[in-house]
Amino acid sequence: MPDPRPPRARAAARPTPDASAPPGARRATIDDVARAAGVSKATVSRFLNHRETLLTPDIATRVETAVAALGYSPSPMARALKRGRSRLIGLVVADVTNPFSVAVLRGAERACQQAGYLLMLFNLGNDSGRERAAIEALASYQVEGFILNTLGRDAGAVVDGARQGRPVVLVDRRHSGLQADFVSLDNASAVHMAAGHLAEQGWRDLLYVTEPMRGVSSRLEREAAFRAFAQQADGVRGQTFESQDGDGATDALAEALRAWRAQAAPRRAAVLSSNSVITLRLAGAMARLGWHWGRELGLVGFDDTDWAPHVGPGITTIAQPTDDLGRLAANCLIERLQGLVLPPRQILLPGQLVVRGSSLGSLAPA
Amino acid sequence: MPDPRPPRARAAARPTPDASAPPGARRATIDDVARAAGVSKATVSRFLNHRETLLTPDIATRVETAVAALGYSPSPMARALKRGRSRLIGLVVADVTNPFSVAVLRGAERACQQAGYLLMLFNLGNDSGRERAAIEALASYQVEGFILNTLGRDAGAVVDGARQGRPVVLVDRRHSGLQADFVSLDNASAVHMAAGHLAEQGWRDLLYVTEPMRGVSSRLEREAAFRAFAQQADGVRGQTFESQDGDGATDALAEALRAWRAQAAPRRAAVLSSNSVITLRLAGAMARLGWHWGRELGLVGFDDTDWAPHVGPGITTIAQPTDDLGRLAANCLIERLQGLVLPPRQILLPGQLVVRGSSLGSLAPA
DNA sequence: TTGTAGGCGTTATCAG
DNA sequence: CTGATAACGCCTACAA
Repeated sequence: MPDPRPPRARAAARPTPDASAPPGARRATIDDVARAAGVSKATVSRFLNHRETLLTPDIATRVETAVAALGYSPSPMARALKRGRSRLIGLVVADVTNPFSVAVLRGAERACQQAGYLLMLFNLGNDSGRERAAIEALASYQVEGFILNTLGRDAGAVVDGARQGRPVVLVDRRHSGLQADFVSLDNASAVHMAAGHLAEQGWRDLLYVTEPMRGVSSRLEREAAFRAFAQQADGVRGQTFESQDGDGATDALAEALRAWRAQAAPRRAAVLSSNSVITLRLAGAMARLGWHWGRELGLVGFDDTDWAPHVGPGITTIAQPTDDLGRLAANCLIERLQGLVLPPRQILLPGQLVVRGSSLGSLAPA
Repeated sequence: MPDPRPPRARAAARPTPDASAPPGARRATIDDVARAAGVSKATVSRFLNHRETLLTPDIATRVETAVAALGYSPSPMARALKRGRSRLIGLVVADVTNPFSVAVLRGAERACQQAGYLLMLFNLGNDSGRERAAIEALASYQVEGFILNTLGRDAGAVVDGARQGRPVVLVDRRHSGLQADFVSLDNASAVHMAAGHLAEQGWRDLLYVTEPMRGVSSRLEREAAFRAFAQQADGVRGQTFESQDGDGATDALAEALRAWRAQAAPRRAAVLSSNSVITLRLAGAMARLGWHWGRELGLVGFDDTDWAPHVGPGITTIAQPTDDLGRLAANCLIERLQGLVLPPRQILLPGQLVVRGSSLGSLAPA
């Protein structure tokens, strides 16, 4: 059978759907394609979705041509409506302002894009009251799953109820009552690493400074690990300070530091900061006191921000593998979406100690 | 600014849809509500959308009850399919890693949420080749409009073609050939303010350090304003250095600084940094040279990041009203969506000079 | 004031 | 292998 080349102009020739179309130009629909190809909608649909179904070569080419000529691409909305799946993933973030969240977001976003998913973003702005609203809003858009970096105290019920059978993966903050994959830094090891480093460098009195715990799992875990370390370590004393948010925060913190160092003297005192927000606050307090990192006080801080090398003598940090966290979270979710059924996984990634001046004992003449 | 809030669809009665529903539980549809209330779908729809239409009190209550009882809320997907509008706004960002982008994102996100819109995020990761893909992906989800912080050189065609009649607002980066609202810092004034401040403080030789321009409007504008300033100012010399991205970036920059200062001597030399990314790179270069801000070199940098106070003697910055930029961009867009028809607006917001140690002449013993 | 019916763009089922 | 046809959940003429 000779190939009856259709008399139509070559299709693939025109990659640009229509850059000069009048603004109102309607997107091509499957109907248009069907008409153009002289076949039925069903055929076009099959051509698009079930490539394995063998179509008559002739028909296949005709459809292909028409699709190309019209610059057709199927409407995800209509698809979602029909299939109940949307190629959308909902990402709820506690606070886009937090560099950690952003870094995770970045990793997740890339992984999603690669897998053909788009991200719908909902930022809580640290107002955990909006958590339920966020999930519902996202759910109503038929997101296929959630990546959550936002669990407050009793958010489990919220999630459990609202997710309506959609897979969830938790990042950084877990919830014991919730069946879900969980991706996070290995907080216990990280704290041990950080505190161990401080002790090794000769700092004897350690203060762990954290944001108010408020039942946030990562905060609790880090703090607990810190206490555990202090108890087990020889000749090291440890204590925790919760730095309340708000206006007087820096002053209160400065006062706490002064007191802590006074009671420690003549032993050398250092601080372990729970995240970059606190590290910044600590920097403010130090300035107020006229103290210098590595001299009057040692410091290791969670989160290896890009400015860490440039503050004081350089801040020693625990770098979180943020990109991987985001990527793994997204991939976990996508696997579930593809039907993987397994008991909830826990993925704990190691942190990395980046040593800089702020924790170096040699600099410190008590 | 008029309150763009849409009429609420949800009846407030029952905040908890059903936290204990079996995971597979189907979302209630308008049909379920109609059945439960013993009315037709049309009536329910009217109750939801056209509150002004008078319904018989009896019927209204029945519908309301049913809605509440079932925890019903309409499916935005179905709505979008029917109405062609989706309550979605597409946000394309050049680089989520850039704090400026994030800050804008934050402002925009809040404004959108308040107006009942959700944000679909697409991050280019500085790969401007994906711009077209981004816009098309977003468009296929029927986003009602775009907020773009990403225009490369000839992106105008892309946008113009792909947006298909959907309103666009540009943030920070404009494109002359494109009819669209534009929200940005007033770059010219900001540069004048910054450079003026340096001159005033006795710095005589000014180096403007910028990322490669690559046709990005904001970069071009700032650089042009800087040159204009240098020409017009008495006894001030100015020059521009484009810092290429990549591995050797910091070294190359350090070398440039050294050369610049050498040719300037004994006049006092200062640097104007085009954004926080460059400022960080400058900090790296300074460290390599063993120089100190405010002593060997003066500095004013664009973007008032939260770490600026803590680097060296504190970095003098031009603070951009990022939150407002994001908010205004979103509101601009939303106004258009509500039918406002006007020629493209330009909203230029003033920056604010935040003086810290890095630019203070008094510290500098040449 | 309310109900009926048709369609938005797809996919899936069932005949042919 | 292909083509009608019926949903998916919602909105809106039009009719009652």
